[in-house]
Amino acid sequence: MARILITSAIPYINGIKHLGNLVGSQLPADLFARYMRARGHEVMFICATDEHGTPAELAAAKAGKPVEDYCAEMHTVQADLAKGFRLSFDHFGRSSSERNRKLTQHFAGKLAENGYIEERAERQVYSIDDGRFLPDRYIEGTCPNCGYDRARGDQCENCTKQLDPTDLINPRSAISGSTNLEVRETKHLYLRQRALKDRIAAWIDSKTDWPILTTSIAKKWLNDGDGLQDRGITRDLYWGVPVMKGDQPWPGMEGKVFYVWFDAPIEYIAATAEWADKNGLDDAAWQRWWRNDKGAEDVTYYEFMGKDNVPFHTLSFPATILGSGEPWKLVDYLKSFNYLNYDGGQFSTSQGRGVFMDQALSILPADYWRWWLLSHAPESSDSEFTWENFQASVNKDLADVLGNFVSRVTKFAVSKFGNAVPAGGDYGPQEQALIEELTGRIRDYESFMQAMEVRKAATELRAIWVAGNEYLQAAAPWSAVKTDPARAEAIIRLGLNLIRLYAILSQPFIPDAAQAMMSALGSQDHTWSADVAQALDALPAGHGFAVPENLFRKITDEERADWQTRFGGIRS
RNA sequence: GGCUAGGUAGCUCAGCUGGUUAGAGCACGUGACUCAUAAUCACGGGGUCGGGGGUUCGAGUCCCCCCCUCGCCA
Repeated sequence: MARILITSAIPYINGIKHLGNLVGSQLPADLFARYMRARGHEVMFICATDEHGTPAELAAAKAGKPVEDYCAEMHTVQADLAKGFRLSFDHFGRSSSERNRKLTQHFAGKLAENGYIEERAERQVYSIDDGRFLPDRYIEGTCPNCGYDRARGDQCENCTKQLDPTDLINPRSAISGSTNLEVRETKHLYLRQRALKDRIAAWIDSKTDWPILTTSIAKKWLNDGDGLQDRGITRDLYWGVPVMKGDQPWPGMEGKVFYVWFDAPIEYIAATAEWADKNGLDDAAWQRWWRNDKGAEDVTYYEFMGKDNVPFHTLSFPATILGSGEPWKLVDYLKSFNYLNYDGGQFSTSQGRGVFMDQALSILPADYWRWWLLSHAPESSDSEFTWENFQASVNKDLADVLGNFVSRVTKFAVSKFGNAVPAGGDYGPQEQALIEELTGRIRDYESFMQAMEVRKAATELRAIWVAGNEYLQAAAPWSAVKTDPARAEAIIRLGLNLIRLYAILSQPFIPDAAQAMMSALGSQDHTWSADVAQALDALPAGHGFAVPENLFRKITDEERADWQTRFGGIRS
């Protein structure tokens, strides 16, 4: 039994995520976590909400709420949606937790101790009336390029020109509207990534089995232009982890917080500590997952994320860990995803374009989405969601191939032999051939799952379902029952056992349907058996079962057309 | 403009270090079956592998140029 640590990129707090976000990190991470648990491994699967920073402050202000309240509410919303999609986190934490605050300050203290933090003086806009420094996007004014009067200090939304706050004409505070601004000198902390570049580069070079997408992004940042740059890790904000050097004050850093990208990945560790706290466990319980000196040396750590997160996980976060000089776990395998597009364009949170997690669950159960998204995961390149493709795939794969198989077997069994597994006949050559085929296919399926080849695993699983239909078609129990009832009984006994095997194999993809299959068969034995012949004998003759409701209904053309219209435009 | 990844049947995609007639699913056509959610199973049509050069006995697979899509950076 192996010990497997899995983290999904943590979703930002300012709103409900769309299906593109879901398929890029949380969903494939969940698939992997479920599979590894099913194989009997010890799994720790961690996710959280990423709560700090300017966008959260702005979203809270827009909602007219204190940022603490806003984040607490949105965390609950996201946690409920995660449950709705059956994301099986061991803990869904919050980056604003006390644990993360302490741990982030601890890392900063260690980095400073080891000489990897540098203080730099900068000139920045200070709002006298607001009593604070203003981040670039908190300053508004007239764009010097196009004359737009609501340009932000970092960029003009009208002409898209990148700006410096001091470029703006008639600058004002976005918080209060005050024009009583001045440029003051202030100090910020920088993480000296350049000093760690060689160690990071050597570490990346050792990861020869990582996806090309992952390593090419990392190498580009390492080698492009002047190479890896030092990174500012403090901001003049209210909402964040206060800058401290371990548990000591940091002179000159009063009123500042750590940059959200500094504390967010640390939350992976902190969330595991939150998990221990919630379960009444001591520090050793979470440290054995993260500290190589406290039991984590046999842990394999997997990270899942969209490609936009790769630089932070291959460079910044490892720099934090390496620079700390402490034996924290570094990621062993980083699985990254491309983007999912929506019907010819992009999913867009800001424009509300596409299908969002709450909307998705309001029209169909989680399994439909899980199956489509995972079987079309954007692994080798960007992929595209269209309603036509969604309808066709789900109807064919889930309703016709799998659902109908369960239906035809159980209904035939009940009508001919009653509500118990029939006893007659023996397995013969056709059954042997099926067992051989399934053995090979399941072996392939396991390889793909182990390798996180999500689409290929889905393809193989589907082929396993198809094999059942092929077998049934060839064995034709509806004919045998007329001439050789015992033979028909053997076929159906195998068919019923096959449903149970399918439930076990399919559970990582479609957990609700798998549960429904197991319930109908009156089995709760989810053992992932290496021996197919043995697995197909699990339900003995005489074992009671029921005909389940149809596992999957079909999506009609009318529904598809309706959803296409409803979700095609802008989310209000 | 620089860089990454892509451009393979109508659609979504496989094709590892170059090697016999380029594959799968869906869609389409024909047939079989009738247990089942008008489901299933079998067979079949369909591609000058973005374009053009080159290396090679042989290239979708390597090299060069060009075109297009997407993303990152500037």
